[in-house]
Formats: sequence, C-alpha cells, structure tokens
Amino acid sequence: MFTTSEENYLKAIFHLQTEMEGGVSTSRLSEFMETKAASVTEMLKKLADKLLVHYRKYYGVNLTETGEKHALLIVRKHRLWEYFLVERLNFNWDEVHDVAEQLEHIKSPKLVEELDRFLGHPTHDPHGDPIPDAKGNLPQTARVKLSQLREGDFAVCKGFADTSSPFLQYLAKQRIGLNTRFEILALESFDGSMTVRIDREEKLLSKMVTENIYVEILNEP
Amino acid sequence: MFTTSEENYLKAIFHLQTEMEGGVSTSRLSEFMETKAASVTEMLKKLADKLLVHYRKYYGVNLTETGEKHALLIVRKHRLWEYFLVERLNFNWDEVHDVAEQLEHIKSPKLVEELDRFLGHPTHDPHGDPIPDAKGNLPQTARVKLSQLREGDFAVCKGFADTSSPFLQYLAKQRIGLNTRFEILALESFDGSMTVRIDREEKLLSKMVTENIYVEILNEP
DNA sequence: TTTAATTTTTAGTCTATCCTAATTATTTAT
DNA sequence: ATAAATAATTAGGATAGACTAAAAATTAAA
Repeated sequence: MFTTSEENYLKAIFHLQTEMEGGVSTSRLSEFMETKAASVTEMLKKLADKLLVHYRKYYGVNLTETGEKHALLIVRKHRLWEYFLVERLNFNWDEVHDVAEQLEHIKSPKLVEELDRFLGHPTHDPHGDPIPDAKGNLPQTARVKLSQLREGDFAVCKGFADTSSPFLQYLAKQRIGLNTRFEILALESFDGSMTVRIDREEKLLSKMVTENIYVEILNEP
Repeated sequence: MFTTSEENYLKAIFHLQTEMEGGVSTSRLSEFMETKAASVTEMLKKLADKLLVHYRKYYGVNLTETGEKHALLIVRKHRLWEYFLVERLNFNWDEVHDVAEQLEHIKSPKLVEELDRFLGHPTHDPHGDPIPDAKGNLPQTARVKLSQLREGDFAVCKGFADTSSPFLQYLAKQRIGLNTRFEILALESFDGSMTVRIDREEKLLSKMVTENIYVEILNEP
C-alpha cells in the first residue's frame, strides 16, 4: 500500500499539524524528520498525487481525510507495540521507541487487531498517550501541563510531551511515572522552576521539565 | 547492519544449501527468490565483498561461517514470530508466513530474546521446524519422509517440506497436522500413492503429498 | 516600498535494487 | 572433439529516496 518512508511522513505531518495552526511547513518537517528540505518537497508532491495531503507550494501541507486515517492507523500500531514491549516483554519505557518505529510498518490488518485483543484493548501506551481505536478514533483530551499549576494544587501525572530516551531516563531517575501524584509546594517566578512533593519527598523541577509533563488536576489531596 | 534484501538472500542460500550438494546455483536462487539471475549475480558479489558467502563465478555460493550465523538468526526470528502468531494471536498456520517474513527483519537483539522468554523458549515452530537457539545452534535431526515408509509401518507427523499456504490448507482439510498418527495400509507402486489410516479413517495420499510430510517411525502402534 | 534575508522549490547526482539484452562460460549432445 | 544448448555474467537502464547547489518565491527589515 504505502512505503515505510511515506508512512513516516504521514505520521510526522500528523504529529506536527497539532502544534502548528495552518499548514505544516517544509522546514519544520525537514527538521523533525532529519532530512533536507528538498527531500521533503519531493515527498510532499508524491503524497499530494496520492491524495494523502493537501499541498500548496510554499504554503505547507495538511493531511486529507484519507491521509489522516492512515496516519492514525500507524499511530495505533506504534502505541500498541509499545504497550506490548513494556507490558509483556519487559522493555523499559525509554527503550521502546526505536523498535516500535520498525514494528509500526508491518503490514497485516489481522496482526493489529489480534494484538489489540491479546493485550486486552489497552487505551493508553506506556507514556500515557491514547491509542486510536480500530476505526481511527482518538479520544482527544485537553492536556494540562504541570507548569500551568499554582502553589497548593494537587495533580496526577497523565503523560509527557517529550518521550525521548534522555527525558524518560531523567523521569525514571526522579521516580516520576504515569499516575505519580504531585503536590505543588512552591513556584519560582524568576526561572519558572517548581518545588513539588512526591511521596513525602520534596523535589525541584525546572521549567523545562514541568513543561513536558501532562497532569490531571485533583480537587482534593 | 544488513538490509532486508541482503537478509533475504542469506536466508534463501541457507535453505537451499541443504538441498544442493556443492554450491547453490544462481538460477536456483533466482527461481526461489522470484528475481532475475542478473540481480542474483549482483547481490552475490555484494555478499562476497562483505564476507558473508564464498562465491566463485559460475560455480555458485555457500555461506561463510559469519553468513550462516546471520542466516540462523533470521530463521530463529522467523520461527519465533510464527510461534507467537499461532499460539498467542490466533493465526492459522497457513496465514503466518507473509507476516513472519516481515517481522523477521526487525532489528533489536533484546526483542528476540525477550520474545523467546515470553513464549517459554519454544523448540519448534507451528510447522514442526526447529527453532535455532540464541547462539545459532539448530538441532539437526535426520528427517524421514512419509513416502519412504512401507506397508504396515506406523508413524507420527513431525513436519513438512512444503509450508506454502495451499499445501497447509490441504493438510488442514485432511485433518493432518503435527503429531497426527499414520498407519500405512497400502502402497501403489504405479504412481507412488499411499493409503493410510488416520483416526480410524482411511485416506489416499498422492506421492506429491507423502513426499512433503516428515514423520517419526514408531516401533509399535 | 524596495532591498535583504529566509524559505522553498527545481535541477541534477548518488546508491540500492531491480530489470532487459547482449556476451561469455560451462555443459551436453552429436 | 566440436557444435549446440544452457547457465551465468556484464553492460546499461529504471525507480525510490536521499543529497547538494542553484534558482525562485515569500517574508522581514530598512
């Protein structure tokens, strides 16, 4: 159906079009995919020919309905495999990305659906990201960042904006994971750093860290 | 490390060098891989440069020790995934081949070993073929074909020479699978067909079928 | 608003893998 | 032992996807 390269572009456009209003620019894509802008342009023309993206020269791209459907299928596969690797094969959450990047391109509709059944229809991957269902529906929840909270607030960790190995390893070292509970003790307005209590322990988290942690606010401790 | 195409050639040479004494010929490889002979020649030169095969122009190839080690790793991955698909994901044994062909190229040493552990270190895939261990050791058992038996013999099915979908579907229809017990009732010398008893039921099997079923001879019924 | 800076596209290469057609080597048959 | 048949290799071309360098379009600055 589609090549691995085409699928990678679809996925990248999908992720980027949530962060950019309007179209995704060639340069943003080339930066994100670590390829040169010329290669991106070429692929965008190809994807436009296949009716997977709306592309207007010099003004970037957006996925068509078909393109988005396929992107969601790839995201579904990626997240199901991540869940499998962590929950069944003892992978750490910072080790799964590269392998899932490979597994997400395996072509077999039966494989995806049987894997989903085998895993018990999980709704979120190990990083807290929602898994699209077989029809490509993704429960879109408004995400609150830890950095948005005020002193005295209580919250539970629900996901991460950055899922790179270094960040996940940092989190593991700080013993922060999905469903970790935070109490915000203090906020330093100078650099945006935050003092929180986690399991009776006080920790100082930089703005860079609190910007990348998604939480659910609790009404009571 | 190696491309998917290189791995496919290594695997093909591995399978063919058991059936041919001396080197594997270019034409046999091109037939087996469904490519043209010219493409095979080109790849053989590449594999020889990488010290994965011993190649002498016009006289075919054999795997080097390194080449065989890699081929065995691919076979290991293929058979572990087949086991996973059948035993955990409800695939039928005639549906697994294409998917396993894709999965065997996923690069992650940890994935293979964790999958092996997760599956309980299976020794044979769903078609009865042995799974090489992590070091690439393959228990090499001399295989007896059903066609080699005589009237009055008893045997148990232990594997298949042909694992193509059509043949596996035929076997399923005849209710022949791993560990099926046969009693050889009669042998027709004219066309080599064989009458056998399976579960009190008499069946006529053509030479083509009996040539592709491996058995273990039983000393008593 | 005209120029300068930036971004994007086009044009032309490169590599991997496949192909066809032509050539050369080996094997088989007379 | 030589000619005919078969098999293998070389030569040259196609395509996908990346790249560099040059040209064109857009955006920002003076």
